[in-house]
Amino acid sequence: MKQLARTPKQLGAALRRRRRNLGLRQGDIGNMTNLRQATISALENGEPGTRLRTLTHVLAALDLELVVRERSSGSKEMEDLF
Amino acid sequence: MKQLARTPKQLGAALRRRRRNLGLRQGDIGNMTNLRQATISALENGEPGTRLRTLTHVLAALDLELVVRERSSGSKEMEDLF
DNA sequence: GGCAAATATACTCTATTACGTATAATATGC
DNA sequence: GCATATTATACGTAATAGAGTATATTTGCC
Repeated sequence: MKQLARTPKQLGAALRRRRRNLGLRQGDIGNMTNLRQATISALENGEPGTRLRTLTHVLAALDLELVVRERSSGSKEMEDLF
Repeated sequence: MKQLARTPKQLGAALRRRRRNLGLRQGDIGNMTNLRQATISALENGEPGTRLRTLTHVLAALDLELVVRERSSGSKEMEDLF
């Protein structure tokens, strides 16, 4: 499961998909991270003002990580398909 | 160039590396994104309060993108086993 | 060392997150 | 359709990012 994310909205959508795959509610993530359910909601809905601290805590709770890579899809990225 | 980023610090380090590879200064990124040089500095130094909006603008300026993946996703060493 | 370029830090101000708490709106199951 | 679970939104408050501007500090080169 690899999700491209160039915008807060895409990032939030990826987090929501992952959370649902794990069968968790926003409140569960809130408890795991000491964030409010409302804050998780905002993050998943792509609020661009969300802070990195919030994002990284939620990523950890969901057992996710980020990879930073170039946008240009060269031969290296193509290799990942095979 | 693919860089793992689980924390704001790792994220900032990846951005700094990329910027230097492109031969750009913090001020250049600031001009491209309408952010202050001081803001770029904070982001690269891993300030966890930085906002997603700031991050995504800088990613775009650097022609970078994020990939969200599971942490259990194989490291390079793991991939070698298959 | 000394100079110039680049980066980090400082100050005031405004805007906004995230908080606690609560409730409205929306899905989901029976 | 109804009850319930889940998510979105609201309100007041505290904390803080990022702006503008400016200066200190570090880095790199001679």
